[in-house]
Amino acid sequence: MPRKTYHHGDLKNALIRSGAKVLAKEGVSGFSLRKVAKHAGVSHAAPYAHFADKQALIAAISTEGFKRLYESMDAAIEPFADQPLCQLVATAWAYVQFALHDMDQFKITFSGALEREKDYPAFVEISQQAFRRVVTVVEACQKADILRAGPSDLLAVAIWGELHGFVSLLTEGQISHTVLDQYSLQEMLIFMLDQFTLVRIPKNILPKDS
Amino acid sequence: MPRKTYHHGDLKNALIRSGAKVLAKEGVSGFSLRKVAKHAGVSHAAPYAHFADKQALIAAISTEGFKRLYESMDAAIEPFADQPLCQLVATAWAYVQFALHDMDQFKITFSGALEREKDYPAFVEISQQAFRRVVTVVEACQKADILRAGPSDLLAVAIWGELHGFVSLLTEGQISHTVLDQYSLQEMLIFMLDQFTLVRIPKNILPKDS
DNA sequence: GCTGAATCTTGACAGTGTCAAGATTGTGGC
DNA sequence: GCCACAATCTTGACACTGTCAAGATTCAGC
Repeated sequence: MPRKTYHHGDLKNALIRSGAKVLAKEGVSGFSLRKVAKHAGVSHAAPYAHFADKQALIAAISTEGFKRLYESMDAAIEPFADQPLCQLVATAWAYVQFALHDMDQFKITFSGALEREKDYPAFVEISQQAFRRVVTVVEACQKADILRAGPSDLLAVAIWGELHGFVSLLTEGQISHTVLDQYSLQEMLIFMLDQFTLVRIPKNILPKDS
Repeated sequence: MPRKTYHHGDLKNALIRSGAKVLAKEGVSGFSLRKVAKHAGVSHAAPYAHFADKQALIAAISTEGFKRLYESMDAAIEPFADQPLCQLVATAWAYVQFALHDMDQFKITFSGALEREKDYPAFVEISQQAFRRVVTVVEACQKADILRAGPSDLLAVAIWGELHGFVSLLTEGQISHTVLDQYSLQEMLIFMLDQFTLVRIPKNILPKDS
């Protein structure tokens, strides 16, 4: 179905959306600008009015994903001022929820599809912002004797990396059935976080359903 | 320089080596079968005698990387029979050393360049073998009350993920100078592992130099 | 309503993955 | 030693890709 107007109107964002779909369906190796352009209903060179090259579009898609992740982490923390442990658990829960519910976007964002990240300031900015958010929570927990003293950035990346490994195992179906039958997602997550905390995390700190 | 013989003799392994070099130099997006073939001194379609397609060559390169990682982890564990804590630290140290010294291969192996991993049994086999090796060490530590009780595969992926995040931070130069000036690599690693262990890890458990 | 800028299309080019056909060489059986 | 067959490698072709240049169309400010 050809467009009515010569100008698209919102092609930039349409390309980001179409690009995310193509990337999710075809994978990084099957991803092409021409497919994205066709999916958005424009000619094959139209994207060059909005993106310098293919990597720039991938950067925009990844940046969008990181922004959504940051916002959901931020929203999860917000209700728990002065409750560092709740903040920690809520942040982790938001991360896991994002990975499981927005799985395509999550995979794209962390797939390594974006190369030379440093060339894309918006991506660097939002990724550092998200990381700093975790560092802040970690430092609050350290002050409250919930996490051990020590370099907060190391501790933050430890927790982040742990969660990332966890959701990778989950989404690839690599967790043994004996574990899956015995524990809920919430219980597994609390087990993961409980490794770090100096106090034991209450089992009912998370809502039963997602 | 053209070869003397029509047959190469060991083209398959030569392509794996050339491929790793091209992948390290050009990145995933700049990686092409034709460049690899040229680098190995053969015609552009010669690789198809040894690999079904581009992904199959990438799979072979990634598999080779995982094999090297597994072997160095295995060699690190070997001297410490019945010393679970030493095994844990040595495994982690081997992982970090591999990431820092064999950086190109490490990046390729974990870059996500290989898609649909499940289609490549050799890769699945060696990656699971490496993971099971960590699980074994974790279970030994649990028996010795060095790590908490609980699902050993979750604990293994927690530690693996933590280490992965750690080396990512290291190789991207994202660790603050205040931390870098204050702690050695060994001390940072022990800090990371110390989060998980029920006993404090002796500072001198690792050799001073790499 | 005129003009320059923004947006989009068309056409072209070198590079790409992949396959088919053919050339060259190794290998097992006699 | 020789023959047939399989393995290996080259050449040539095809559709598809990223990217750029030139032109068409529309928008925005005066």
